[in-house]
Amino acid sequence: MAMAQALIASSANPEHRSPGRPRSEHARKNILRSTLRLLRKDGFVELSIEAIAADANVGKATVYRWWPNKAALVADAFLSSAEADLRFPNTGSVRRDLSLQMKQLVRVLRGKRGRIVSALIGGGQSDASLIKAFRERFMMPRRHEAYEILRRGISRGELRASLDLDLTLDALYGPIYLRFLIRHDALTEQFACCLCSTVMDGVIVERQSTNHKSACKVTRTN
Amino acid sequence: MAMAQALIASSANPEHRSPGRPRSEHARKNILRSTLRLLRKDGFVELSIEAIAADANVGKATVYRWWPNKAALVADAFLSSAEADLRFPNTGSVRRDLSLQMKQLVRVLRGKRGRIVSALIGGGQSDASLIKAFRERFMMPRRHEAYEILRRGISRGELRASLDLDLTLDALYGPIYLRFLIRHDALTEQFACCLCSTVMDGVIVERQSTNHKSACKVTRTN
DNA sequence: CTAGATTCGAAACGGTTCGTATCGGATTCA
DNA sequence: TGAATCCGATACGAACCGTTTCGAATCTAG
Repeated sequence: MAMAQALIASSANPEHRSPGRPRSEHARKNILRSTLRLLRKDGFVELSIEAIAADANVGKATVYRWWPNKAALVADAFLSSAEADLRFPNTGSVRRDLSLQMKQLVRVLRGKRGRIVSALIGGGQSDASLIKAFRERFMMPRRHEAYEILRRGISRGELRASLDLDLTLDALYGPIYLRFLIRHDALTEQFACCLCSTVMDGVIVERQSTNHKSACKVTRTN
Repeated sequence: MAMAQALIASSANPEHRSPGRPRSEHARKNILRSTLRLLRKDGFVELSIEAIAADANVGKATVYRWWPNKAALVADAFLSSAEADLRFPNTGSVRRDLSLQMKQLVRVLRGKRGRIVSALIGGGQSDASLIKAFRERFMMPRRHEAYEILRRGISRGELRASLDLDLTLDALYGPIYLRFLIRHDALTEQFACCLCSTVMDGVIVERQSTNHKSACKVTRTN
């Protein structure tokens, strides 16, 4: 990546031009777009440079001029892709703020973007650069918003000051990703809502909750 | 899979022999073993039938006689693989029972078996038969043990009777799998322990816990 | 024992894809 | 104008896929 960026800097930056024909930004954008399209359609395993080059109407050598291999191209395509705005309103209730964000995550994962995320995490088990791209571009932006929500909750006295924020976020978001990747059970906004409540309130009986009557009463036997 | 099993039945079952040379159980076992070995070493993406056949000292045609493609072979190898005994002692405390099981899951995922699980889930984003094998062979056996723990907790009055058991298990185990697959943070037994406590006790302030002083006081700012 | 059926591993086959090289044309700059 | 670099198209050798062929091996039935 660092090398690809250095190459971009040396050829696309007007102040540091190499002495020949400049690289085509048009070709680059086509390649990135085709990569995401085919990644979504075929997944990482079946994705091929040949197909990307054909879809983007470029030569294979052009692809290899910019990126050393498939994983690097996919990671760059993902890092370059647009991400919807992640800001959420401050409703004044951490419970409601988190619930909103978690529900939005479910919606995203269930859509087109979700198929790319799945391919990225799947391929990321073989190539760490893909997982890194996922963290940087998808996970951490969401997580930073959620940190703000948690901190507001702590300063408003809603949440315990001693909370491990990372662990708390894992507890809130981990199950959503689990259902998304493993598909052992339905991934719905209702699930996100109930999950939020359950993690907020805990599961043990000494809990004396008076104003958060859980709507999650369904007990299923597998 | 059903086809492969039908083939096995017709050639290895002494009562229903096809009229010629029997298939070699020795070759089959070698193939399954090589598959797991190479899957652990190279991951699903890089795994090749050529390499498996060479490692197992069999012909490629032998591999294709038993299994239609790579994914089917990997799924079968995983389903056929030994799994350590999953029984846990009933300590009388659901908190301790769950904590023990969660810590054991962390240990397994951090070991050799974990690398296979990672490859399986990764490949499973492309081919659903791998995810299915993972659920059947790894996830559900653990989950069924955990259901027992939860039910004991409910009948002992430790846990709320209205709990959604599936959601609760997702909350307990989802974060472990998340850290395992995404690697955004450390996956330790201490994490499993604190996670268990946090999910048990909840995160909101009205929690009046007297005898479960959380050992999870570390608040990290990212 | 022989004949027929099935499986074995080795080898070969045509096709696809990888990563690289070559080429003529295109695009820059000095 | 010449040099340098990039473009897409094409070709190349290697690796692998999934399939086929072959002689040998292993079974059963007559």
